[in-house]
Amino acid sequence: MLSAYQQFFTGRPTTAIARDLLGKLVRYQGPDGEAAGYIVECEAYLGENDSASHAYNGRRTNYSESLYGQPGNIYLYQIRAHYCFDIVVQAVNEPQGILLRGIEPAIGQALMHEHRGVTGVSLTNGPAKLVQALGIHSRELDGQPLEGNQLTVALDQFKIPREIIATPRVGVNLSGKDGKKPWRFYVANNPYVSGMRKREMDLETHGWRD
DNA sequence: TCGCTGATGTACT
DNA sequence: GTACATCAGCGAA
Repeated sequence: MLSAYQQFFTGRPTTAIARDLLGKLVRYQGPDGEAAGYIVECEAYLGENDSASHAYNGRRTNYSESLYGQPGNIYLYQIRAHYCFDIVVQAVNEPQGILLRGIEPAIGQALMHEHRGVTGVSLTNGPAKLVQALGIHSRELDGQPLEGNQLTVALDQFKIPREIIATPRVGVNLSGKDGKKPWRFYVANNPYVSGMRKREMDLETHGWRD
């Protein structure tokens, strides 16, 4: 039986869940304090039929095993020298996920600064950057549920995006079958979206509805 | 076992 | 624009 929390992450298309996640608060209670930020950018990965997914064609290894778990679980994986953070969606054995690519710092900015050693938007405007900013340095939380965890998404703490933009995903092979599918979603004009141009940033509202 | 490849980020030119 | 840090998985051998 799924909890109400888990039901948020299943029962509708992954792209719809991804859009709905924009504006939600991600929180991490680390050993040296709490860091949190609002989701401003994410990408949907649609499982076995998605040529950019880690589970394409039913590929299933120890490495990507968490993707096959319960909706609302954490999928934390390593790519080159960095870690990325996915949220597992859809039913068990339905390996779909949503990659968090950008958050807007809300709590513990000083701590994030400490973790990253930089200031400004590059604190959290990329998938590996936000993981590092939160203070996560291992796959320890991989496969665990978000609900009640030290790393969680607070569905009841959120901002509302004024406008949501859909584009092709970043860093995936464009010539692949699904390389050009518009499955990346972000909050229009938010400075913490990766690759956001300076002139398009709205420094007053950050793209949130008031 | 070897060599290649990334859902990346930084530091350069 | 280009180089590179650095590591699990995978296919070839």
